[in-house]
Amino acid sequence: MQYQCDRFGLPDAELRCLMLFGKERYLTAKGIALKMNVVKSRVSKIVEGLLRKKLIQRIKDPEDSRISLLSLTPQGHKKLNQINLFLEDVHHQVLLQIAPDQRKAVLTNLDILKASMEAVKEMMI
Amino acid sequence: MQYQCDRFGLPDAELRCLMLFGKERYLTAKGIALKMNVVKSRVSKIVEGLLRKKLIQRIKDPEDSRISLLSLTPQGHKKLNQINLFLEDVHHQVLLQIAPDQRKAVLTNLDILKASMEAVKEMMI
DNA sequence: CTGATATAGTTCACAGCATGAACCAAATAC
DNA sequence: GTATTTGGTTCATGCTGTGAACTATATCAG
Repeated sequence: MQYQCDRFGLPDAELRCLMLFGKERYLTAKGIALKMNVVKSRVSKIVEGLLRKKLIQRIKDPEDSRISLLSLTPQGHKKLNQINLFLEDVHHQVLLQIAPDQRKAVLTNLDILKASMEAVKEMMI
Repeated sequence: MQYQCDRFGLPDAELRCLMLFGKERYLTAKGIALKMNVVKSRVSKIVEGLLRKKLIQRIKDPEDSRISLLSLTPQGHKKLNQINLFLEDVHHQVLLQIAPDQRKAVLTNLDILKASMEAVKEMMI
């Protein structure tokens, strides 16, 4: 994570926020808060940083002027692309470290573990 | 993690630091910094908190008076015990979620993944 | 239509995590 | 017996995160 942040010159939270725009064209502060699992005041800060760096832009929702719609700028798109390429590369390299006949097993077992941990988490709340 | 901290009334870093005393009776600030992978000034802070809460105590090393030896107080022992019991319980519950014949596979595949990730990490530095 | 309530965001104070530089004191080296 | 290394502390700085107070717009009920 530290490595990644240095590499792309972004604080961790801003980087993670930027990645959310891979899935959706427009995001609202509230939506980001939900996806990142943080409170809205935190989102304000993160968005402020991203705006300052001109990686995202904001427009008013024409239907509801309380809402600001956030979207990537061209520079934001470029940066996001670099990040995704890098991540794919790392994942790929990790898979390469695993013996070919084991790869599938590792992945499915990881899913099993994840599901189990999530089940326990639900139980604990 | 958040849950665990609330549960034991300790900040994350202090909790992790406390757990280091499971392995060794005496620790120095430097040793803690190494094990926790943080700089020594950070350790000062963490230790300060733990001392304030009377979970650890400090004595001078009789051989080298630059060094302070940190060790658990009785209360520290108690707290650490509670934490370990809780962790064991969680681990156990996660394993219970996994079909019995899969448990071993999940664990070994997790080790494989870990090793692969560490190999890639080495390569990246 | 109007006042109450809900929703989207911002600002601020606070706390925790982590680093790096400056510093002190004891120990070791030459 | 000064110079350097080593163990620790303190301080300034920056990032992550929360919660409360506040503004402004939207919606609902009478």
